[in-house]
Amino acid sequence: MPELPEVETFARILRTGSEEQPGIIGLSVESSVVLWSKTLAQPAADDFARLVIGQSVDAINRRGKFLIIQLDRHALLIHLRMSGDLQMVPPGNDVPRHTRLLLKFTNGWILAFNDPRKFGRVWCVLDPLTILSDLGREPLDSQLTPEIFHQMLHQRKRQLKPLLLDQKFLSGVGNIYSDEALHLAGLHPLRNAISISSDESRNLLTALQNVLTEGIARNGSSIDWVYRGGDFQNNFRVYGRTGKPCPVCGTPITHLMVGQRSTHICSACQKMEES
DNA sequence: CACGAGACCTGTTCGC
DNA sequence: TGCGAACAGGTCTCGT
Repeated sequence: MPELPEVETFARILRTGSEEQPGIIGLSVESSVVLWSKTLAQPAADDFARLVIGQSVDAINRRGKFLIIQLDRHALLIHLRMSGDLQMVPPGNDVPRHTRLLLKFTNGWILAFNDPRKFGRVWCVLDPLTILSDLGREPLDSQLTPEIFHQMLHQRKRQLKPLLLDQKFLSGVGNIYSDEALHLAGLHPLRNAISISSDESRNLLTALQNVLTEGIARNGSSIDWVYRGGDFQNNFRVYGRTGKPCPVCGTPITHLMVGQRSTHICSACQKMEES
């Protein structure tokens, strides 16, 4: 479900709250429960409650697709993978059906990690870098210049789309936003990264930044995201639009598999040859 | 190093 | 209508 814009949206809501829920900065953990032990990647589930109880939330950050909840001593790193969701449950209410881990704060609110497919993971560590150090650069980092990005691409002899999805190469881009960015840049997902010209890489970086920024501005996408205000899914150019007209030229959108991932392109706008 | 296949999981949609 | 197959926003590991 979540890529960079969705995780960023979670971070903002948890940080500042919304009309429906309080922010969690400053709240103190009263208790916690791990309902699916594999959700907790580190440490062992038995040790988790003892570690976090009594700590309060100092800050909320994001790195790639990781949400980082900084406590007094430890940091909670949360990766939602395919179906993870974070919800604030008001005092006295039941947690959602597929809650795998929860934190109850002293004000009675519960932060529930809901994850039907059980792919999501939570780490509780003293030093976040032990988990995050392999991540590639942030695509929205202003330090990431077109020149640097071109060099990064030119060093790799890989298909463009799987490279964009590689979190060691670039952090935060997932299946939806890579399809959207490649279409916006007019690049075929199977183009070899080493063949991408300086102009093309500049266009791709701009396209990535544009689709991610728009995703954040629209509070994320993701199909069932409407209930928390996200509506980017209504603005997809190609993702999930197989057979529908390309917004640029009207050619029906084509579906193909690239590296085992569902991929959507306009065969007229995105050619294999260098433009 | 690059790539494909399989694994991890459950819920929803698709096709006959 | 019913039922099994296919598919889903992500990542890891293994074999070639």
